[in-house]
This record gives sequence, structure tokens and C-alpha cells, in this order.
Amino acid sequence: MTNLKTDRRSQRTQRFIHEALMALMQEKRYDDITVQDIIDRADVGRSTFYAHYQDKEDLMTSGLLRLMQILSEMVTKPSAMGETSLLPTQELFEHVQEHQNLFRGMVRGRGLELFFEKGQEYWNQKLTADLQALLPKGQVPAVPLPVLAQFIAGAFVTMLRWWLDNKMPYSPQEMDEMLQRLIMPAVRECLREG
Amino acid sequence: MTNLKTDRRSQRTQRFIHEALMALMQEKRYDDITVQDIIDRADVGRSTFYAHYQDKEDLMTSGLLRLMQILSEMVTKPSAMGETSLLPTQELFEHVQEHQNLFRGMVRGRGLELFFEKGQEYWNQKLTADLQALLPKGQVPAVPLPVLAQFIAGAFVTMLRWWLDNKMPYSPQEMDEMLQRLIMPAVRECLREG
Amino acid sequence: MTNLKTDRRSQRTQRFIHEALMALMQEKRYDDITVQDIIDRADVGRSTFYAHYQDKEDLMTSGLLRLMQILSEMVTKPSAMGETSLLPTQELFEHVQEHQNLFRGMVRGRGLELFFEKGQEYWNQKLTADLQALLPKGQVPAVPLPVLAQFIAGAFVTMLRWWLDNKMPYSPQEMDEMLQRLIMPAVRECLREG
Amino acid sequence: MTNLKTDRRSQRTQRFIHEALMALMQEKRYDDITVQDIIDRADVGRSTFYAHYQDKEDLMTSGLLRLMQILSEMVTKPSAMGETSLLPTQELFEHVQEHQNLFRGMVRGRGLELFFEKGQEYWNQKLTADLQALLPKGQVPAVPLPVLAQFIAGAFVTMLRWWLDNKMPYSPQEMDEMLQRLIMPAVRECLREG
DNA sequence: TCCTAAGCGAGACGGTACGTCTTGTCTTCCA
DNA sequence: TGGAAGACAAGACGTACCGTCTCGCTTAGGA
Repeated sequence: MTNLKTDRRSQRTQRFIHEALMALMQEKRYDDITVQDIIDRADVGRSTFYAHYQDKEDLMTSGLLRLMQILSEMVTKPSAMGETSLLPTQELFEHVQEHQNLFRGMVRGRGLELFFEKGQEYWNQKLTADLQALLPKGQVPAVPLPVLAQFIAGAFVTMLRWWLDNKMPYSPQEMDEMLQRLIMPAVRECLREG
Repeated sequence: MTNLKTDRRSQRTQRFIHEALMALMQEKRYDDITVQDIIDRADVGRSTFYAHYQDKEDLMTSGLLRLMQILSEMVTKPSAMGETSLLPTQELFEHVQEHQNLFRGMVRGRGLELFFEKGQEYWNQKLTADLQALLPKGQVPAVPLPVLAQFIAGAFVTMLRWWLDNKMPYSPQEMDEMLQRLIMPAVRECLREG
Repeated sequence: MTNLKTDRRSQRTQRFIHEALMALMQEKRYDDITVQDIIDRADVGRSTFYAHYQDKEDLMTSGLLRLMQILSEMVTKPSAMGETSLLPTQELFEHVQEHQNLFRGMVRGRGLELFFEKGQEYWNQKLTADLQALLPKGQVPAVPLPVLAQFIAGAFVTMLRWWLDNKMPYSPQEMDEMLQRLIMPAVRECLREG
Repeated sequence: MTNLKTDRRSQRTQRFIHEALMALMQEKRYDDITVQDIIDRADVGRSTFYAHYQDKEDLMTSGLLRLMQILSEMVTKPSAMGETSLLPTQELFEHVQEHQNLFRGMVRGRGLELFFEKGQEYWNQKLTADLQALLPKGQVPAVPLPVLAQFIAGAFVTMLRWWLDNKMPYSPQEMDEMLQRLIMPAVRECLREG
């Protein structure tokens, strides 16, 4: 039998821990954050932390999955799927801009690594499906769709990193435009001819 | 006046240390390698290690710079600069295949992160110059050249990572072809019209 | 509010560490004992050691203070305070004989140095008070009492060291007799005439 | 065949090293002085140091032996041997006062330990002989002469240490008087009756 | 006068111990 | 009974010295 009160308390504790990590990520690199930092900030006991997460990486992973679901929701808005845009990345760039400290911390240190690892299968699956839908029936793509998907996801992250590392010299719209301009020719080329 | 013999000894020691790291990278992740592992393998005293490198990261960085110079030499062979190929990446893919354990180790753990950080300015500078040369005079690129350079470098690394993570299902030639097919449309598009 | 169980655990750990040092002191010189030796013997983590003591010297110091309290208790037994004996050193010599390995280790190396430093104010205070009590009222001692106290304490340690260094060729009783014979004339002389 | 010039050069180097140690001892504790400190101060190569001395302790020891010979010369002046004074310690106290920084450094740290160890046999031998001469023929001392000698030497060092540790509140003459007053009763007592 | 051997500085090196730091486990207490 | 508090073992880290060593430079004394 589940204990509602207890569950609610658990969730509250988990939220505190997550928020602590997010807050710390605004201040220093993921790698430089210690478990002690997190539990101090979250005002939580050491054992409590380990009761909920295997280690710091596990906490980060769970946070990233949550984040990617949020990002994914932006992307799946039907209106966004135009013909020129496979990924409605403008909204993603905007979101990143709003939480730039968080992302900046993630992009440095082990964070991006995890983002990439965990995000890979997630985005790849999604993008591969989307690409499959765009591919005329019976046609063989010039480049295998998983490779193409990886390329697109990688290009987005690359641009993102460059943007953050260079103090965001362009607006989200401009970034989106450039990204589309770089990606779409390849996409069109690949899907047109086998 | 410099002491030749001493210098030579120093270099020998540094080489041992580097080789130890390389050897260990074939066996386990960069992050899991300790300084103790390295000095044991190199048969070198702890203080000697720290006399030459600030820490493990510094050692890795210096190795990466050396590696990138090697890679760069491949790329700058005049014959390689054809019209379809901005980066003669086939040779790079081949080189990676030959030392796949090394690269696999690098791609995981903090290694790639460093590779990226240190390589960024290096490749960007080089690619930006190459692109500038390809751009007809007086023409403004559709995407700023630094962005384009970053995009190309990122695409290469992305493909590389995917290749290694997926047990290299294609030959270096195929990888090169795909990469060119993905990159070149964007490059042509960007350079043609402002 | 204090945590009783935790305190008890701490004390247990501290006891282990102390016992480890004592055991090691029977085997080799204090200076030759490393922190690693101690924590290995005590089966304790490195950080635990440093959580309880600043360094090896601090551990030794705390042990010496404890030891001196034990020795002090012997000395303060009322029966022992006869007219011929200011310090009932026979019991001290006996105690040393019983734990000769321990003391031998202490007398060599930095141990005695610490014994002296830490013991100085302890014995001086005690001896000065005792001497003050023995001094007839209104009389001025021939030698300032702190000096006399220092002299007595030093004489004891000197004899002790000689005894240990020379394989204890006399019994504790004999040592005590000799010490008294050497010290008491001076004491009597000093207290008698100003 | 010996090389005179070479020998002379060696001696010069040794003198530099000794002077460096002496100078450093005025500034910090013996234990806190490193070989590096010494060779920097002496402007001497590391290997040169180890060519002359086994280690820092060896250097100190050789310095102490030299010092003790100097002190010994003071003591053996015939005029000094009065009936009330076994050791003409006033001159010793004066000498110490003149070089108080040096002695202060020696008394702290491992220096005194060495002073004691090395000085023991030296003084004991000398004092034992002197005491033997004072002992009427055929008489057995109340306390074995080696013990008495040790006691006297120890008392001197004890007083010395106390004096230095307490900022030398008395003049050398006063110290000498006190020491004589403390020691001589015991000496007289021991030599008089068996 | 040249040459050879020693003394020497410089400092790289392997090694050992240090005191600090972080991790993940475990125990105890409290609400 | 679940979570806070925090002691603990384990072990990597970067620093500080040590004593050994190799290397060239300088210099003296014999050829």
C-alpha cells in the first residue's frame, strides 16, 4: 500500500535537490559541484540524497530527461512544423537564452556530455521518425536516416555551444535562421535522391 | 645556455608519460585514469609528473594539441584540396579507425570535451581562413564564416562520435562521403549568395 | 543537544588511533611512524584521522596529556607525600619499567621533546605549588620556585632518559633513591635559607 | 697524494654550508629548515651538499661537535676549577646569551635532541673523570659517578632550556649561582659518604 | 702549455609522506 | 518509519622534501 503523505514528502525532497543543482549550475561548472554543495543548498541529509539518486550523474540525468521532455513539447506543437523547418529551433534558442546561466553551466563540464549521451537516443528516435515521414515513399535516402538525425542534433548542439561560448552575439531568430540555412540543404539533398 | 642532455632527458620523460596516458586510454575511460595509474605505467615519480604537467588535464591538453597538429598536416596536403572537399576528412576517418581505441577513450569521459575546447579555436581559425579563400571577392556570406567554420568542425566531431559509438558500421570512405554530402550543400549555399 | 551514540563512536575511534600509536611506538621510533602506519594499524580512514587530530604531533600531544594525568594521579596519593620525598618517583619509575617499550620510543625521536614542552607547565605548576606549601611562611627561597620546579622535573626526565638509554641497570627503587639523594639536598638548601 | 688546493676549496665550501645553517637557525627552528634552504643560502649545489654530509642531521652533528669543543675549552681553563664550581657554567651561560638566537633554534626542534645525544658521552666522560678526581681515594660514591655526571649535564641543559624559553629573566651570573646552588649540595653529598 | 682529474652548480628524477578533499556507506537519533 | 545528521573507510589529489643521479663548467697540478 502506498503512503500518500510520504510520497508527497519524497517528491518535495526531490524537487529541493533538483532546484539546488539547477541553482548551483548557474554559479559554477557541473564538474565543480560536489554532492556536499548540493545537499547543503537543498538543506537535505547526505543519506537522503543517496536514497533518491545513485550519484550526482544520476541526478543530472533525471534532470536532463525532464528538460528534454519540456523541449520536446515545444517542438511537437503542430503549428511549428512548416516546410522549411524540421526543428522549430527558434523556440529552443529562446528558451536557452532565458535560462542561459543554466545552459552555460551545462555546456561546460560533464553536463553536455551527459546531455549528449542521454539526448542522443531521444532525439534520434524522434528525428528519425520525422525524417521518415518527410521521405517520399519507396525512396532511399542518400544518407541513412540515423546518420542524418545525428547530424542534425549535433549541429543544433554545436551551434548552441558556440552561441553560449561567444556571449550570444545573435538573436534567437538569427540563430534559428542560420541553423536552418545550414541544415536544410543537406536534408533536402538527402531526401530527394537515393 | 641550454643544457642539451638535460633537455633530451626531459623530452624522453615527457614522451614516457604521454605514451602511458595513450596506453591507458585504450583500456579505460579518461575519467577513470588516475595520476597514479599514469606514473606507474610510465615508471616515473609523482613529482616528476607534476614537474612537467600541472595535472592530468594539462597532460591531456598537450597531447591533444600535438594530435591536432598531426591531423592538421594531413589536411593541408595540397592534393587534398579539391573542389568538392573542404576538409579531406577521409584521411581523418582512416586515422581514427587505426587508433580507434585511443579515440574511443577520448570520445568518452572528459577527453572529448577538452578536444572540443582546445580544438575549437584551432580548427575555426584554419577553416575560417580556408573559407575566406573560397569566397569570391567582395561577396558577403549568407552565414558568418566563424559560424560556418564552427558548424563544419562540429559536424565532423559529431559524425566521428556517432561512428565510434556505433561500432563503425561504415568504412572511412563512406563516412567521408556522407559528411561531404551533408556539409557541402550548406557551404556552397552560404558562399554563393549574401 | 549532543548525540550520545555518535560521541561514543567517536571515542571508540579515538581510542583505536591512540592504541595504534602506542603499539607502533613499541616497535619503532616516533619519528619513523607515519600517519599511514597509524591508520593502517587502527583500521581507520585517512580522513577520520585528520577529523580527530590536526596531525601526528597533535595525537602524540593528546596522548601525553592523558599520560601525564595518569602519572599525576600516582603522585598525588596522600600516603606518598612523606617528608623525604617530594616526588614519589619510585612509582613513576615502576610504571615506566612496565611500559618500557612505549617510553623508550617516546624518549627517542620527537616524543620527548613534546613530552617536555607539554609537561613543562603541567609539572611546573604542580611542583611550584607543592614547594610553596613546604616553604615556611614569610621565607624567601634561595632559588625562585619556578626554577627549582623546573630543575626537579628536568632531573627526573634526565634520569629517566639515562635509565632507558642504558638498559635500566638499576631497579626502580634504586633509581628513586638516587634521584631523591640528588634532588633533596638542593630542595632543603633552597627552602631553608633565603 | 693529497691535493692541497682542492682540500682548501672543500673546506671553504663546508664552511659556507655551516654558516648557512647557523644563519638559518637564527631565523627558524631546526626542524623547519630544509636542505634546499641551506644550499640556497650557501649558494651551493645540491650534490655538493650531499658530497660533504650524509644529511641535515649529519651537518648539525658535525656543527655540534665543533661547538662542544669550543665550550669544552672554556671549561678546562685551570683557573676556573675552584672548589665551589665543578662546571664553570657562568661562562657557558654568557656564551649562550651572546648567541641566543642560535641556541634558541637549537633548543627547539630536533637540535637539542641531537645536542643531548652527541653531548652525552662527551660530557659524561669528562665529568666522570673530573668527579673521580674529586672523590677521595678508596671511597665509594653514594651515587654511581656516571649517574651523577648525567645528572649534572642534564641539570645544565634543563636550566639552559628554561632560561631561553623564558626570555632569560636572569643574568648569566645569577643562572650560574642558581645552578651551582642546586647541583653542588648533591655533589658534595654523593662524594662524601658511601 | 696542454691535459686530466676533482670540485662544483644546476637541476631532473624516483620516491615517500603529507594534509585536503570527495565519494558512497552506514549508524544513530528524531519527529 | 523515513529522513536529517554526520561519522566513517577508501583513496585520489597536488605539494613538499628527500637523497641519488647525470651533466657540463671551471680550475689546479702534473706532464
